[in-house]
Amino acid sequence: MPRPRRPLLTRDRIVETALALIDADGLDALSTRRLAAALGVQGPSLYNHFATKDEILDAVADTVTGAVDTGGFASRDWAAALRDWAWSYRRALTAHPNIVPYLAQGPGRRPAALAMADAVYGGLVRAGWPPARATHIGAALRYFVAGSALGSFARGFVEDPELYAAHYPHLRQAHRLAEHQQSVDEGAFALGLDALLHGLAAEYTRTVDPVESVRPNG
Amino acid sequence: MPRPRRPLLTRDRIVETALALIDADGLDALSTRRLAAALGVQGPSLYNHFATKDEILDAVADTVTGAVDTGGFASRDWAAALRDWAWSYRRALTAHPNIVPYLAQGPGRRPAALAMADAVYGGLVRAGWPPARATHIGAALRYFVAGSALGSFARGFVEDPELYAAHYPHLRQAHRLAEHQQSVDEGAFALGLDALLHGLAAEYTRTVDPVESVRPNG
DNA sequence: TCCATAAACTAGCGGTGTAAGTTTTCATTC
DNA sequence: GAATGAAAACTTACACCGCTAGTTTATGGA
Repeated sequence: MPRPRRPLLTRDRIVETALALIDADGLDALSTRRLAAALGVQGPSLYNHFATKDEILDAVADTVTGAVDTGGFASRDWAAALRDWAWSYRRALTAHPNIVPYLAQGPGRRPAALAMADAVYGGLVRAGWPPARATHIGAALRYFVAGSALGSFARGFVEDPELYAAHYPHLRQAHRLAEHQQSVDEGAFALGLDALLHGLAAEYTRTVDPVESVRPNG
Repeated sequence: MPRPRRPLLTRDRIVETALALIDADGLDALSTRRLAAALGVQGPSLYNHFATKDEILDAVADTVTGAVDTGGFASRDWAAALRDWAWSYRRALTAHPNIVPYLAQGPGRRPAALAMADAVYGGLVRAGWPPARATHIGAALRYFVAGSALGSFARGFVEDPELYAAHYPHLRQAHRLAEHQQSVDEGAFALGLDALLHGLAAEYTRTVDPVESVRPNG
């Protein structure tokens, strides 16, 4: 097949299909040939639109990051904004857990990831946090969210009662964790996030603004 | 070469060499042929000692997890034990960051990982936390530690001032983060862990033991 | 109208995990 | 002590991988 009258591929279509394949079969199962086949095309044709496979993954990762809402930092106090952001971030990642290990390497040069970092850091500094502290807080929350989306805690335990019974006395019920995967993972996230924010609020009153416990935006 | 008089390979030697290669060149760079070459052997010989490559990675991952100290749960109050464990866990993972994405999938059937989960969960329940809460706390801390070790926050930002100057006003200094990688990442971890523990301690007094703020072990 | 570019193709390189079958040595059992 | 089966190396081979190079043809702009 020579050059077609209307292009078969666009960057958007490639990214969209790649994300669908990653969601369905995992990051390792995405090969350029499989992706191309899903697009009705031969493998190397992708290289007319992206220089490397990593560039495709970057675009996929940034699409996922683009769904994160940082609007709270413009309208709410820093603690509420952090909470909204963390939940939105978590929702965006858990919607596509298989791409998380790639995405968690850092923002790199991806626009949506950089815009997110910019909004979070800017919001915290504007609220009065010292720059170094703002960096730490953004990092700590990214650690927590990325870790929570990286892999289900609950599904990390095998559904095999005998495995636990013999040698791990406290884990006798662990084989049942998978049944309640969502509530375990979300409950752990909710608990951890609340604890984190509670601790940060205490730090804020101690070091930033001893008078108001939470300062309105700005 | 037929069967040698003394075996060239042992499981331990394979795991040790695999970990060294992963540390040096990354998880993706570990192939069975490269690993075998480093051991002075042909690729398929590894399959006399491990059924699959994943089995090798499991063994490597469990070696890393084995370095985590959960001794605090036997001797200290739950909050101090959690803190010790989290730092030890982080040290173990950051010593071999390239294996973290694999390891963070969950304990699976790996003995050291299961023993760790058992110790943490058991310690929390013994301290009075309701079982569901103990699960959440263990998960939340694993999220945080794994996220922090998954990839350096600081090194996630490219060292290219021009990238930030144009579009990300608050990230003007981000290109300098890599210089201070360790202090940024450790500072973020310390801040986040303290905040988490602070929040958990508040929850403990509120729901578990309104009298003593921290109960001695048992 | 001409022509550089774009977008598909085919062929192929060196690498991957691992299955299959071979050879020789070791350890055990009669 | 001989026989035997398992163990541990090997070679060969398969299907797949990311990607490069070169080819073909349609498109869009000068």
